[in-house]
Amino acid sequence: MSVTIKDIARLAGVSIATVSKVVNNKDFDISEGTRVRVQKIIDEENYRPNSLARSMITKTTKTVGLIIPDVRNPFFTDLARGAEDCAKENGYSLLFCNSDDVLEKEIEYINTLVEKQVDGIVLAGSINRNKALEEKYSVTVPIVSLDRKVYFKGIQATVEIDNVTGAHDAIEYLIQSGHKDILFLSGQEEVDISKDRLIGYKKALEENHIPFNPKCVIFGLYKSEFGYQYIMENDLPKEVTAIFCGNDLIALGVIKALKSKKIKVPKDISIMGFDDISLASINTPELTTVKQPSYEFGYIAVQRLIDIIEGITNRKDKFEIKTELIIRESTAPRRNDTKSDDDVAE
Amino acid sequence: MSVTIKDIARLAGVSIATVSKVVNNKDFDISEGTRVRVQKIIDEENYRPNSLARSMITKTTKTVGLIIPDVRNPFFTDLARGAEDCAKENGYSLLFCNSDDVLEKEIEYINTLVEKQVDGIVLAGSINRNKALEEKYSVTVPIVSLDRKVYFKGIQATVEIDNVTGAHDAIEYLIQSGHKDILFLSGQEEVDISKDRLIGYKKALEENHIPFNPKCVIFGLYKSEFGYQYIMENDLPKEVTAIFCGNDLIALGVIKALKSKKIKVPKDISIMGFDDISLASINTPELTTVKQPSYEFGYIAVQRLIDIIEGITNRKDKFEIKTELIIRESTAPRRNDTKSDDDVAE
DNA sequence: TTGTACGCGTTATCAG
DNA sequence: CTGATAACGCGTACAA
Repeated sequence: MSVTIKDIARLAGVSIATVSKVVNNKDFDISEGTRVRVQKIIDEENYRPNSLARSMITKTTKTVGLIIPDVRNPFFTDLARGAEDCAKENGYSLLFCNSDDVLEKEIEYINTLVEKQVDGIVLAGSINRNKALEEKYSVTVPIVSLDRKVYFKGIQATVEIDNVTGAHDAIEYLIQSGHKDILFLSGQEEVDISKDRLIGYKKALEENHIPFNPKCVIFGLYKSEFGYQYIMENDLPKEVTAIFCGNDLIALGVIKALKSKKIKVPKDISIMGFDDISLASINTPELTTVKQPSYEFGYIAVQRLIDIIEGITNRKDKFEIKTELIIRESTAPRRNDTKSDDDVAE
Repeated sequence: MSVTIKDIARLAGVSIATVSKVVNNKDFDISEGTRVRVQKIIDEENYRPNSLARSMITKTTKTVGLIIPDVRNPFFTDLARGAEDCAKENGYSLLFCNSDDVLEKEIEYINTLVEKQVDGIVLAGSINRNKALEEKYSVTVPIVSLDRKVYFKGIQATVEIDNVTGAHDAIEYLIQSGHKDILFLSGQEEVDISKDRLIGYKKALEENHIPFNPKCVIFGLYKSEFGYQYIMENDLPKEVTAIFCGNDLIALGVIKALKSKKIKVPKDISIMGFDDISLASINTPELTTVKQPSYEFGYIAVQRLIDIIEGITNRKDKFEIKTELIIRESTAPRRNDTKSDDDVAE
């Protein structure tokens, strides 16, 4: 239906080769006169080259795939935006996929993306991996994986956030504020980020000669409901004066529950999050947290991918992004006395 | 590089036509024996058809474009997820574009999408339209526009949220709760949704014989910063007992500012939002709001688009989605006395 | 400076 | 039941 290069050639009275050249700015070959004439017809006819046909020749689609568990997770929404921005700036388009953290969906998407001839894939892998299964898939396009190891065969690179240091810095800060008994309300135990953050947690304790108490680590889900329910259903040990939450959503749930239990934040207990989602600063009290530069994360991942696609390989294979401690209102120095009831005013 | 239909044909000792048939399940033509043999080779070689080549023939890419202002706006993140889910369920892929509410970017994206031969586009148009400019573009693929009129030439349909009724219901509820002086903190005046919500606001007032006071309508931005700053920088008229906010983000900002001014919500003043973003229920107090089914919005828009693409046109051209009043904690009946200071306990 | 002709990987038609 | 072959729209050596 739509107008093709052939139509333009006919209308301009030239060959398709000539049209092709002016379309692609290979017009060092073409006389000014015909160039202008052809261009005019192109504009008049509102001609747009069919990129499918072009891709068949050039073997590149200028399209990359993005697979994430769920955009609705605030961490991934920023990441997705960063990824899209970088893609656009480099002239690429982004195919958008949500895996819901299930490996089968992820593989399904990878297949589709490969069939659609994407030039590469940015993959925030789903939680449960299956090494044996994955290794059977040799993906023919470059993959940049985020935060999680994946086992597909093929060219790969990884971009990671330094969760160990992030958690370490958070705990170190709490310790410096006088806290010793710090509850760690984590997400799923199996996830790499949970493991790394636990390592950072232990490390900071150890450096400060505070014994590690396994009972102070609780695994749950990276959702506000988990934080809320845990607090509602459990009595906190007397000695706990701070809670380090696996992410901001958990922290927000915790704060909500504490409010309903009339426990003051940060007066009675300090709360830290992880992520720095946009609501961390809207909440009352504003959340002290470890900022993950999720926008940059997505941006850099796509940049790495495009570098690989375009053959710029002079970068290391593993790229690490630093977190940043954001101190706001939900944390405070530990009070010298034990929690008391003598001070209920706001 | 990768294995093609030709390779499979050679390996299986059949023609490419035969391979094509078993790939596409047109195998009513093929003997069971060869079908199995060919399938075996396909599996062994991990063959994936090149969908570019296929699309050139079939004139369909099974890909649609989604253009939204910004995924980071919670309303659009849910919408995007709904869109993707519907696309996937129908065997389509989604090309993901953020226009930042600027028309030029939007047009750029449309051009790219058309070049990539998408089968259709779901477009949440940017704020400032330019009828003359748009009408010069005849988009050759179907467009389903969301919430906002667009003027591109071509096959079109619209999916809208009934903002008039949504706002009306909200104000009606406040009035029934005894409020009469209701401040409306809206977003940008030029936007269709702002206009529609204002209509609903006026309508509810009128129905209840409450005179409309133009000073009670303030236009700003659909961001929490607007709500926060407005409250911080302005003294509310004594008589105002409720604020209807243009969206939840504004409402969250308002509540934050009120807290810092020691004004209690909902005791001293009732606050309503619009959208029902996930944080509305995490916030303290939980936000009373008008739920926009944004996930469904995206889902239905893509469904409509695919219906058009696949020639199922037996649906009306304009599709309207209803909102839902969600009553939580940030609103309360108006107290009979004027605001007093005799009651500062929690 | 411009045009011819081939090929990219597939589907669809039609002959065998 | 199976296989040649044209066609899809374009880019590019190579010929003119």
